Amino acid sequence: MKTVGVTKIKNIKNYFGEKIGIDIYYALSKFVYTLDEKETKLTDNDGNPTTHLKRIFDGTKGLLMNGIKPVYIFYEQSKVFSTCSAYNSQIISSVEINEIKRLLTYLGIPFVNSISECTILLKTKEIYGVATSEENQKSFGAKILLRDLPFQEKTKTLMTEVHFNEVSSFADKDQKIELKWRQPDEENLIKFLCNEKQFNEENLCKGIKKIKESLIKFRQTTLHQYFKKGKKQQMKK
DNA sequence: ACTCTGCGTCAAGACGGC
DNA sequence: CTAATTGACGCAGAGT
DNA sequence: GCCGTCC
Repeated sequence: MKTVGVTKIKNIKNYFGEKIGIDIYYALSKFVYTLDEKETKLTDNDGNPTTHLKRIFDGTKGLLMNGIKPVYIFYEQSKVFSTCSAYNSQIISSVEINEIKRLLTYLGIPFVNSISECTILLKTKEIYGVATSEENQKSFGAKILLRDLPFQEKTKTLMTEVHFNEVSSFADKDQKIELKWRQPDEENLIKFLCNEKQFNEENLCKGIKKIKESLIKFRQTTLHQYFKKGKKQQMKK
């Protein structure tokens, strides 16, 4: 599909503290299936897939460490999604979806359950933009589409945004949705991921620790205000 | 001067340990 | 009756 | 840096 919006590439540092929406199917199609296709499926002791949990956990951690606050957008995986040809062969079971929601709850990451809620978030400027497919941009009401998200904690400097003039959906009423990012619930995470899904506890705790450190950074930055630094110190090659 | 942005091109999991 | 889509990266031109 | 593991 041809891009009809205006593309801009920005440094990830510019997004520090920014709140963004992420289409859950977009995220899943990006990390989970590419991995599963390689026959390296991750499963628990009963053979149930766990790739989605590991990927969402790692991806969310990566975003937080890069200073970005995600809110995941859930919705019926219907026509909207299936028009996107690259992903339409993938159906995600409701079991997996519910597991992801449970994971996000324990992680303290907010999510919404419909496209219209996403539209409200955008309209009220609660979130800056949305990471989703271009086909979904209009119905989400997103003028800014985000690409190249730093899902990994490593070596990523640029992020792309695509600006559109046109959106087709609206929230009529002046609703407002408040988003909260909480501390991860370590106990439940361990119970869920380690006891039920056989994650390695040591690795999990390391991850949780990094998430907590990221949240502290947010708080400090909020207190002191954030100014862009014109200085760059990552030019070590 | 340096940084930011736009565009064309190419490759395709991420991470950690040895 | 055709791969398609997305992100990484490098480079050149614009902006400050 | 390559190569096996992640669950």
